[in-house]
Amino acid sequence: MVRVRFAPSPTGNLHIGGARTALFNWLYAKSQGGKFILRIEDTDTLRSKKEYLEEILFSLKWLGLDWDEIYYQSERFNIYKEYAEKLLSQGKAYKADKLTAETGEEQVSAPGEAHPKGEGQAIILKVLPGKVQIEDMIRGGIEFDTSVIKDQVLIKSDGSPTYNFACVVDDSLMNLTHIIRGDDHISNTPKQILLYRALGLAIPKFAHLPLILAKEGGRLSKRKGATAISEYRDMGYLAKSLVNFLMLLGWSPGENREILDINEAVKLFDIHHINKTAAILDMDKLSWLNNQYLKNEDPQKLVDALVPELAARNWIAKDNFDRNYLLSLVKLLQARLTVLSDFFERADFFFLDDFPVDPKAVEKFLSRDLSREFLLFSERLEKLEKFEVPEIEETFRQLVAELAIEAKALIHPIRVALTGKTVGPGLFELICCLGKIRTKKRLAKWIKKES
RNA sequence: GUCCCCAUCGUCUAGCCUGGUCUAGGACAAAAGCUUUUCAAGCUUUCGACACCGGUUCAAAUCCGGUUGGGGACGCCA
Repeated sequence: MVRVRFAPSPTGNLHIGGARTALFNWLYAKSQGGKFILRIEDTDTLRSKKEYLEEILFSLKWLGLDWDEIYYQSERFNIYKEYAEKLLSQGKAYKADKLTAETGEEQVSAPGEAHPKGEGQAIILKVLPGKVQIEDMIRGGIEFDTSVIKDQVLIKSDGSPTYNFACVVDDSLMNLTHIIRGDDHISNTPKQILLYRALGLAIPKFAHLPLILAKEGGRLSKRKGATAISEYRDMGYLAKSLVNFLMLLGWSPGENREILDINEAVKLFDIHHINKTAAILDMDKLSWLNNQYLKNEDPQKLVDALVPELAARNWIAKDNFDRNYLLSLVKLLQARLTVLSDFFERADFFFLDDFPVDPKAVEKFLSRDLSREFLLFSERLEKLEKFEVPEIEETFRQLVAELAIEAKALIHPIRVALTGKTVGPGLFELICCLGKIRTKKRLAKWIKKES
């Protein structure tokens, strides 16, 4: 049975690279009918934070990457110690003072000299000369000479295990069959294989994923754009577009497919078809994907997602709002949104009477006096018994025909008067949603009173 | 510096393993057009790549070597 894991360290939020690693592990597990295990690498007690842990778990769930088992390394220190002691007793490892190791000097501490408070001796693996071969599922054979590998610290002087050691002990104890992780771990792999050998443990299969690079080149970092999954969530990207986007980084479902959900991906996923080349994050494509999903998303769900923020802005009352109204707005705008949060600036006039007005738009379309036209249109709208799109449009078309002017000569000014913007949904849909009263009120502002 | 990895349009990629079907396919972006009431969406079209040099072969994007370029790792961090 295939068992894979994602092993984040709670010293930061879940970032793009980690999420993609988790996704590929998850896809591999599901496609093989195996298990996806989560292991929290919280051995660095100083840097590990509970908020990070919570954020990571939340983000994984949000992306739909559920796990079958979860472990915490901080609860397993005694196990690592035990394995290290075993190597010690077999003469494969030795003890050393921190100072000794750092200075590289043989033995300077005088007999009986006390170690720093709370500090014991580290346990270190002897690295013997030789070769290490890796058979990587993605890259093929990789060979290292152990001369480039220093003796490996297993247990630090404070008693905590090092990353590589805890990793090997756990990967083995948790019966992991495949280790799928980022390229940046390639140089850890020979070190870990040495540990498997020393401990006499079975070596799992390895697959090293290509890294995700920043647009400017080099590693993704805070300075080079958003890295945390939470940032994308906050920006209004949907989990499914992020998942879709991430799976396309280094892997292709074939047949020129671009849009597919995680369940389809499970069916098509083949780890051998992951490519070796590092990929650069293309925000434009993410945005395109998000728009694709947004316009096909169930409007009811989008309303649900919008309500908290709308309430926070005081645009609606939290417990008492017109859901159907919101629904009609969502339907009107969803195909025009890159991220869900675009809704707020595009729909502000639907909620506020004192909405922001683009001065350039006014300059361009409302500098001429349109009192007569606005008044006529307003009066005719008033008379409409059925205030629906076809009737509104009919009314409007009739008016411009009578006035012998082009439709757009009036459409644009009216849009600006009603929304404060030059861009937006079709005018008649917009008027319909806005309602008779508000439409008239906003037109009236631009009608000069004859005295 | 040492070691390791990688190399197809600006970007993500298909093809590469199993040479010929590749005058290299798709998507994003860009440009143009259609539609039209602006924007978005949609549809159509255009632009655009096998890093370089050598070798193997009747034949190389595909196999081999080198060069260059990019990336990663060298912690008692993970």
